[in-house]
Amino acid sequence: MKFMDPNSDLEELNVLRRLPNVQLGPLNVSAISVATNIYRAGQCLKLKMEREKLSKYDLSWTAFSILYDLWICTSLETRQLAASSGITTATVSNVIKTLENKALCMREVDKKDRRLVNVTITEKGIRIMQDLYPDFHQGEVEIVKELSGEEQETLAKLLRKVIKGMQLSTK
Amino acid sequence: MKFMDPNSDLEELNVLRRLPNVQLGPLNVSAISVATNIYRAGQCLKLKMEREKLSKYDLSWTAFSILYDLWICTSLETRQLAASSGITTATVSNVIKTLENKALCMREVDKKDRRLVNVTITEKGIRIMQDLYPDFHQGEVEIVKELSGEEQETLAKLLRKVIKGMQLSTK
DNA sequence: CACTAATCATTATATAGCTAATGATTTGGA
DNA sequence: TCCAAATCATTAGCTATATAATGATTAGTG
Repeated sequence: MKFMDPNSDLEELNVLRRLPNVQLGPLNVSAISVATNIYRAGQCLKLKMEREKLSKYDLSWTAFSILYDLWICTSLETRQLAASSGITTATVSNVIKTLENKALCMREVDKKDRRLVNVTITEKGIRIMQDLYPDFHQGEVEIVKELSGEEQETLAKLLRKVIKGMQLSTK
Repeated sequence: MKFMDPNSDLEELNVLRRLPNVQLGPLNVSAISVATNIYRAGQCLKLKMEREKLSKYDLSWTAFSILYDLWICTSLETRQLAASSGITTATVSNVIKTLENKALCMREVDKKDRRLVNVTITEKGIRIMQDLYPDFHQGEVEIVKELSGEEQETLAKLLRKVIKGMQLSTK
């Protein structure tokens, strides 16, 4: 898979130049820019991490996200894992099944509320995260290397604002 | 699917608080914040648009992206569509097949280089985009409604910087 | 012309993830 | 106490997408 040629007709600024030709009403250009780049950035990040950091452990982005959550919290319920990763509980069931087959986590029915399933990271899962995380974090550092410390904080703050706005409107 | 409870143990700030307990070396906290929120923002955006704007036209996010590109440029090669959306040419083939079945676009082998396939939007495809786009753009405006004009431009600028950095490191 | 290497689209196959349906369990009245 | 409604995980079936293999075509070289 190749990324877009920076001189392509589909590069953001060229698209913005063509949009008025096909569209009638007034446009909020910076809103278009934000939307376009938010999704592209997310896809690039996922792709970069899967290629450079996760493939050698045979983990998908989603599987890593869930294992990461378990590493942080040791044990979590299915619905919590789903809410954190923005996927359905059905998808969590599948991913957990795969992780369980690799002995990276295990599931256990809650004793008080037998509808709940608690998922716990195994020793092997913890070892893998300890082995993997420094390299993964290095990837996080790489993607912001062009930004100053202040710019990094600004970017994170603005993204939180956007996310909060979307979550309110979607609920 | 539900979003995460803002008071969850997995909420960003709580995770950052727990990370030092499981990790050894020093961490770049703002890099973690940027990475976490870039992906979440992208997923929220996709989800919001599919639910609120695209489902009534029975278009997936990817299918919309491709139709949008065709709307802007009228006609494009398979590989260009792939590069723009960050997917493989094989995936484009499938999506185009679906769009062609709905008569929203048509494909044609290039006359000069018979390896290439040119995909062209149909009249019906153009009508759908003209019908859909104002509402889609309204969604783009909604997601930045909490941001000032200046903040919107800053966010777009910082995202472009991050994307450019990732594309260089991935090539 | 002929041969090779590169490029491209397609197909086959597998996985991730979704929605909807199901079954198990708990909760909250009546 | 008992029944209805709500909650939760899982399963089934589907779509989107990825990778790898294949076949077709072109470009380059001699």
